Amino acid sequence: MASQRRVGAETSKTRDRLLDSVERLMVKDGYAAVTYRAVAAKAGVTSGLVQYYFPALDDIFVAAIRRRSEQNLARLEAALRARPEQPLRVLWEYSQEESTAALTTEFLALGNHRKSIRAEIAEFTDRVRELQLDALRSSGVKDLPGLGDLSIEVLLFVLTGVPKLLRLEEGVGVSGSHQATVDAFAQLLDAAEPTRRGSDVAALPSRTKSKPRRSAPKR
Amino acid sequence: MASQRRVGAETSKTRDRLLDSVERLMVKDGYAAVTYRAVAAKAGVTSGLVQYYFPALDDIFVAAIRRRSEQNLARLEAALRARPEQPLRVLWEYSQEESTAALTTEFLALGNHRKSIRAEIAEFTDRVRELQLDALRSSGVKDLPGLGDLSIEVLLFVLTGVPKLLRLEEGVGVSGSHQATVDAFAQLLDAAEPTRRGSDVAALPSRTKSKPRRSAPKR
DNA sequence: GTCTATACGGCGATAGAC
DNA sequence: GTCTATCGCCGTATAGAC
Repeated sequence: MASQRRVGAETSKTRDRLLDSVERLMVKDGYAAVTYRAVAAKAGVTSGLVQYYFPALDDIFVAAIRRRSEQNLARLEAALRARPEQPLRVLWEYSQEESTAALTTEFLALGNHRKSIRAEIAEFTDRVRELQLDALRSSGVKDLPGLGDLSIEVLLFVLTGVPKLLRLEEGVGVSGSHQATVDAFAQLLDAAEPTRRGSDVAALPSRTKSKPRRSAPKR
Repeated sequence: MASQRRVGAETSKTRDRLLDSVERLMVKDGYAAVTYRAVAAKAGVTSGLVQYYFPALDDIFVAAIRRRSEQNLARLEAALRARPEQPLRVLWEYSQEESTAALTTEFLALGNHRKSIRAEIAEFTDRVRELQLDALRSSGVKDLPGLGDLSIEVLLFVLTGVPKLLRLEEGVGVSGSHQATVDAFAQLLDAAEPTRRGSDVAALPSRTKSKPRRSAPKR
């Protein structure tokens, strides 16, 4: 099935530089722009060398998503450790950043039909979800006041899902109802986990930035 | 820029059959599997003929998303008209079906880097959102009891966003917290818009099907 | 208006030379 | 570790037949 060719070591510095090029290509032009020749050109090597480290294109994507996933997981753990008194806010912000990279959408799309990438995403997502669930449970959070009587599990899904969806839609130019949604969750978070300076911490940093509205526009 | 070649009529039956093949290819193997040669083979014609109707690959995707979007919009309008007393339930179910096709994820991914497809998605999504917003407003719905004090706009975003996210994650094999989330929303909908037979109407029809639980598992 | 035949350069992937 | 040569498939363009 798979060929028996020699493969470059995972510790190689060249390999790491190649993965940097891969990420930049994916963010800028999508995963379809990741070709051996393009990666090679961007990193200043020949395409044969890229194939030495990644025998098939799938190997490039799996390596890229794994590296990025581990970074994300470490970032989440650090944030939870640094602000144990604000788990809800940490999860909200993490979910924004996680999907901001634009890489996430690309990986999602890739995972839709490539088994090897599906497996990576599934494993990482479930691990993150468990970690988040543990954080909420051990922090003693019972619910998000104002969001209703949702269980911790459902609260987590909504709290991390909403920012992901906002990013996904932004990626394709959809912005309807976004500002109202961001404002609403900022208010909920302010009420649940007060900060000195109010809602600005939870505001979306990018496109959705406009003069804040407190509620839906009057049509 | 674009070539001056002649292009087949949009009313052609052949064109429609080609788009059917395109959809089947996208669902089964992803948009990357949509090649002139593959579409032609599936429809039993020559690849030159596919090019006659769709001079560039982008034209295939734009035509496919437009056709599907119009069908979705019509389906939403019909459902809202048929069950004006249950707008929340209609929107929940519609959002499940809309993204079920697996086509949606493919289009999302395509839209991330192709301008022409971005435009199609953005326009259609905003139109659907406005239609849904109008439906909620004119139905007199003020909120979803149990979900808290969200404005209509935010309620809509969550109510339609959650099932979309569930489908997206299913597509890559993630299922953590899904059943609990489905159950929770089923309960909310039951309370807001009672039916004769309870929550089964809102249950996810596919993979997430398992013995129903009323709340999160005890770990 | 429909459809076919053919050609070109770029691609992923393989095998193997330096 | 690195690079070349090669193969078959790809999007696209063109010229022309019914």
